Amino acid sequence: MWKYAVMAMTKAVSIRAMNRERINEAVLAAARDQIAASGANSLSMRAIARELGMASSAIYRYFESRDALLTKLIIDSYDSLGRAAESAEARISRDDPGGRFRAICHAVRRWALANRHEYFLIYGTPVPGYQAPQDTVGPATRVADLMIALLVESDMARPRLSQSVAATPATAALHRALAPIRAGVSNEISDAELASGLSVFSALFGAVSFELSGQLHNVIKDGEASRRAYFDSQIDGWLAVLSW
Amino acid sequence: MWKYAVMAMTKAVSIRAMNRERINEAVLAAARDQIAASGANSLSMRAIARELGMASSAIYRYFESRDALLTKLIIDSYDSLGRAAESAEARISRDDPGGRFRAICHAVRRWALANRHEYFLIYGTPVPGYQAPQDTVGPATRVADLMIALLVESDMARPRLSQSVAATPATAALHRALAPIRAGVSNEISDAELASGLSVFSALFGAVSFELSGQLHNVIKDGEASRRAYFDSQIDGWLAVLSW
DNA sequence: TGTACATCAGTGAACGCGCGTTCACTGATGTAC
DNA sequence: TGTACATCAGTGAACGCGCGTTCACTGATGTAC
Repeated sequence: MWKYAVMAMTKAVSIRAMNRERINEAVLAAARDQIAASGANSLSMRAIARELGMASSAIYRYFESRDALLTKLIIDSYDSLGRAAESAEARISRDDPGGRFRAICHAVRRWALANRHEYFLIYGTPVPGYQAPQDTVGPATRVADLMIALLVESDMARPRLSQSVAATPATAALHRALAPIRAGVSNEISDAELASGLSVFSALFGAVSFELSGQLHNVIKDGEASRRAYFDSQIDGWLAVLSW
Repeated sequence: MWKYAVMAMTKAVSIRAMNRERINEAVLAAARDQIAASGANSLSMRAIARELGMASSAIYRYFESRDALLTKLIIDSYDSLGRAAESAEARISRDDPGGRFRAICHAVRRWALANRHEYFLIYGTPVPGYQAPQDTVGPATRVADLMIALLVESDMARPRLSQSVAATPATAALHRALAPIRAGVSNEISDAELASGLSVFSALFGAVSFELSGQLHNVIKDGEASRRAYFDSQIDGWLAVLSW
């Protein structure tokens, strides 16, 4: 009985499996193209099928429904952003937390500029009626996890600065509010530090969203040079808040 | 010839004009209800007509197109948010800039929570293909104008703090980047102050967007008490950046 | 004040379009023995 | 190795829906004289 070995071999080369894989990718690629061209809410199963030259019903062999496809795309976008941030951060010397933070910020911005619609897919207006399933939470927190690791690590490496925001005593209400995230974060980090870390995190996405949605029009000069200079000055501010 | 007087009088009571006004309001109200229920991109002319018991074509006597209606709704939303912020700010003693800033922040958050979908209409994912016309820029800057006024006013009232972010010298690139907004802001405000004011401004909207789009799930405890405590701690951070 | 005409709000049918999803089906690939 | 059966990818027609916008029209309101 070399049953298992044969099964495994067969599967590994199976024409069906290979085609399936290839076409699955093609569906996703077409979907991403569509999102890049006109945003997530005009994503259409029929348009994807048209693009691939298939019957519109064929897509349903690959994704159970439009929502299932959307979920996969959301997960992929979070992963793509997470990967970009991680690899940018990894390139910086471990003992330069400020530099690592900068790298993350720039990676997020760069990725967002290069993938506007994917960015809005994950950080834009929630799609009404769409409830993100559990599978999205892991990929969704990759950037946050990076930041938290950085916060913890650099906190342990340096003496507490007494005049920094981090040392401000937190209210009991804030302490309670932080309970959920606290579950995954070392107690070395004070409530105030954790809260301001989070706040900086949301400020980063606020800044990127502002730029991408045109709120800087007539405010900051158009063009990458100016936009980047302003973004850099924002990073300086965040670094100061974190007292790195 | 009392022609003009008569025309004016007639117009003032004109049944047609009154009806027109009433129905115009009804169309807008129905549109806002629809947005509140399911967001801006499912706003439909036909659904509004249905709601009002009119023929679907009748709406076109009031708004030239869906885009025109959307524009009006966007303007109204900006105005509604602006009014909320202004009146909250006006209630605080003039010589308490920190309090005035707090009031603005809370007003923005309160308005956004009470009008989620309207908030996303103006600060959410840009509608692809929709180009905001010139009429939206005035209302769009009401909150920003308040903040800038506050920045200018409180800057003039106090000595420059040397160790604050505000005193960090700005790069030439940042100076150039700020040119557009500079046109409307006193030179008393340094580049660094202006940039960090702006940054705080976008952080405010980042924080509100994060809360509204559920990014705080499993991070900050659900419920107004906790959410508000966290928001308050964020305001503290922003105030520190502005050194108020 | 009364009459003739102009303006305007609202109707209902139609155009032309796109969508998600289901279903019975064919023909190719894979599996068991 | 060859045969019988099971699985699966893809088809094309159909269901039932909703949308924005146009158009010729009717009847009410407003205006000029």
